[in-house]
Amino acid sequence: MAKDKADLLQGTLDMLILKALSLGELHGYGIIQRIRQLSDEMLNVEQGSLYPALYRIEQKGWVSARWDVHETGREAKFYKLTRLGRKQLETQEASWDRLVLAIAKVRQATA
Amino acid sequence: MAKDKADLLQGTLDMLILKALSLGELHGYGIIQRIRQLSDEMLNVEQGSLYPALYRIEQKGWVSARWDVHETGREAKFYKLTRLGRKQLETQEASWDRLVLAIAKVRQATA
DNA sequence: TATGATGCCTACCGTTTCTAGGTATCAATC
DNA sequence: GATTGATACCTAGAAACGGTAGGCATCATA
Repeated sequence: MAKDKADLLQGTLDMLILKALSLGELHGYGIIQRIRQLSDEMLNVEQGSLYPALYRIEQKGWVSARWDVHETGREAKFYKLTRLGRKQLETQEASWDRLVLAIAKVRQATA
Repeated sequence: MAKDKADLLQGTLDMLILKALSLGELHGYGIIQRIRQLSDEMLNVEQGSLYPALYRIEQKGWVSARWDVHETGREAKFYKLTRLGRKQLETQEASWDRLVLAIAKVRQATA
């Protein structure tokens, strides 16, 4: 990974994918681009991380997939957030907020 | 883990340990207590996570360890942040801030 | 005496992300 | 026409890390 791009922490990728899909149906490659763009190029999801993650997430019923042709005429696999996925996104966002808060508390402490 | 305690994300434990030690020398068991206390009981580090982490961190030169007897008369292994460790803490805090910011950006997006 | 807190440790498991490869199509460039 | 880079999918394997579950010892308290 380029040195100006941050590595993700384990557990954050699912949330990012679900969030990207909450903005609208999208194919895999597009998810990577959307996350990169929304984060001002700070987050770069590798393909080798994304596709297995999408598989996992689909197995859990958080997204549904279908092959389709998009406007450019190319085929791609489009993913859509399910109702369960939307719920899961909320849960993961709440956990994330909780963790960020807890860590902030620890960091507030002064010697 | 109790259900009201959050699991850590991988990569955050080192930072928490270093932060705990930045407040003063401490033994392993005490690090767990300090992190729990500072986080208002939100973070609970398991012993099975801590001791291997301390070993890793010591190998990297971020902390130094020595056996000593503390005021209660019990022996314990005391860890102290090294200069390198203090530097590392800053680096990890910066990475953390960066990640939190990047994820916040993604989450700001509205459909 | 028995239990719970303190204090250390290890072995193994599960999860997740990354690296590194592979394949194919298409546009642009040489 | 050939090559390159972007788009688009995928897999295998490695590495890292935190958790679970166990073990052991000491000490205070019930």
